[in-house]
This record gives sequence, structure tokens and C-alpha cells, in this order.
Amino acid sequence: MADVLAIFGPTASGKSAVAEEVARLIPAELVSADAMQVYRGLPILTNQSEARLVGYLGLNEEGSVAEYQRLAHSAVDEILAAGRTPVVVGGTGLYLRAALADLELPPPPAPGARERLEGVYDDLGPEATHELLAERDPAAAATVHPNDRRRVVRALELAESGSSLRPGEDRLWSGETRHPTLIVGLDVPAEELERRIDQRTRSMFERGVEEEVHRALAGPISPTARTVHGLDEVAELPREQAIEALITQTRRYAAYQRKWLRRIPGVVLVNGNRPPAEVAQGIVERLGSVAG
RNA sequence: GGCGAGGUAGCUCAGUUGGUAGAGCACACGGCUGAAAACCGUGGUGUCGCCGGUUCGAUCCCGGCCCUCGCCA
Repeated sequence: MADVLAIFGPTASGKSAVAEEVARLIPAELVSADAMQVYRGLPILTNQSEARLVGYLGLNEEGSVAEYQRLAHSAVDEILAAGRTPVVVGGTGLYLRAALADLELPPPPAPGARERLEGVYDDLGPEATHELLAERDPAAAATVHPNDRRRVVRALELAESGSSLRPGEDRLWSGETRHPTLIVGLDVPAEELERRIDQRTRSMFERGVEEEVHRALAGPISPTARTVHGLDEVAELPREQAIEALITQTRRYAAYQRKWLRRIPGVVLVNGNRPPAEVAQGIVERLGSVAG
């Protein structure tokens, strides 16, 4: 008997609808595992639905997996303590793993370290900076490509603070979870997914994304929130072009999510090309029979 | 109808002083441990509009045709 249910799937695979149906069948509460739905202010563009850990950050704030992990663990434990089933639902693979497992996330950079080391990277160039990293933390250097500015800089930050980019054991892919968990992956045929993405994107415009985006861009916005797909396109392009650009980006992201779908440890693939209530019924039956 | 510009990858376009071609985006695959809708790696997927000519060899030069865009009628 699994205590926790997790539902993962690409954009428009029907995760939320299925999760809501599950909550209708058993005493449950939804917890979001989505890095962009944590932001308040873009409910249409980020496709927010009702769940815990949705919209807890302002657009001007930086997201953090570590912070999300703390919040997610306490939400899950709280729901369990209340005698209900936590349903972790979302499309960000890293966040899903963070919610379910104890990832040992290394500390944040010391004040000013990131800017300084980014300067070093830009001055020395990729190869020389990577060699520098190889001297200070050979293990980290071996796992990072010189061109990956973001990770080379991060690894140097950690080396300076006496930590490492790759400490201890690999829990991201280990399959270890904090509680007995059933992880369901919603699998939908590519053509059907594309159809749903087209439809969903068009409906965003009917529901007023344009106004939403203009309002969001009028205020301060963090680099991470800035990466939400479609912000620039919706703000700058004629409507038809914006729709097309957004559809392309979303399809691309869905392909990326499909990679996670296959790689999440212990995932049970379920055909998502059926009515949500039917899918939910099957999941609930399986939930009772999973060994803890 | 006349004049001009152009037809090269799924898209936008570069290029070859004649030796069967390459960028960005898209696409496929892979990586990822306080940014993950992020970041990085690998892969070219092609009747170079069609037909003929010149040439050892034409996507490139020449002729004809078709199509697109613009200006003028």
C-alpha cells in the first residue's frame, strides 16, 4: 500500500484533471511539482490549477529547488498526518524528485561569489576555467562540460566553500523516496498531445494572456521567472505569430518532459489517452495494491 | 504585358572565382544535484525550381520554361 501518489506527465497530458478525479475518489490533497507555477502573476500562461505550492513566489523572486523541497516535504507530511493521500502532481522532473526524495542539495553561493566567478569564466574562457575547476575539484570537473558556464561557475562556488557539485550518493536517479510512493507517468501519443497543446494555447488568448503578460512585464521580474515560455512572444509578436511560437516552445518542452517520463525511477506508465475519471479509477486501484 | 529581384534543409537565409553545400531556429538523441519552462553535449535530415547546352565535372556559366515578390502598365 503506497502512502503517496505522484503523477507526472508532459504539458497537456491531463495531469491536473486526473489528479482532481483521484481526489474525488479518495481523501487526498494535491501538491504541485512545477517550477513555474510557483510564481504568482501568470496563472494563464503557466497553466496554474488548484494545488499546494502554487503561486508562493512573486515574479521578482528567484526560484530555488531547495526551498521548494522544504515546503514540499512539510506539505506531504502534513497531509499524511491528517490521514489523507498526498498527490504530488507536476511536470518539472527535478521538482518531482525533490518532493519525493531527500536530495542533498548543496548550499547557496557566498555573497558576491557568483558574480565574481562568472567574471572569471568570461575572462579566462571555457577551457581555462574548466582547468581551474579540475585543479580545485577534479570529480566535479569530470562531470561538467567546459561550455556549461552555469555549472562550471556553480562548481567553483561550491569548491571555494569547501563543498562539491557532486557530494555523496546520487539520489536524483536512485529511486529512493521518503515514503512508499506510487509514481504514475501519463503517456499520451505525440499527435494527441500536439492537438491538445494547440487547443490549450489558443484558449489562453481567449482567456486574456495578453493582458496578464503586459501586467507581469510592467513590474520587476526575476531571471528565472523571465524564462516562462511565451513572455516575449506574447508581448511583442502579432497574435497569430505569438500563438505559433508558443505552440512550438510548448511542444519542445513536452518532448523534454517525455525524457523525464521515461527516466523517473520507479515510474509506472499509464495510458493518458482516456477520460480522466477512468484513468483516476485505475490509479486508485493500483494505489491499494502497491507494496509499501 | 514590360522592367527589376528572387527560387538552396521543415522555416529564415548564407555559400560555392565550376570539384554534388552550411548557419540560426525547428527536429532527434544524450547529460543534468540552492536557477530546471533553465543550462550543456552530439547528430545534417537536401533532386541547390524544371528542361537542355558548354565542360572531364554544373547548385554555380549560357539558353528556354515554370513559380513567387515588387514597381510600371
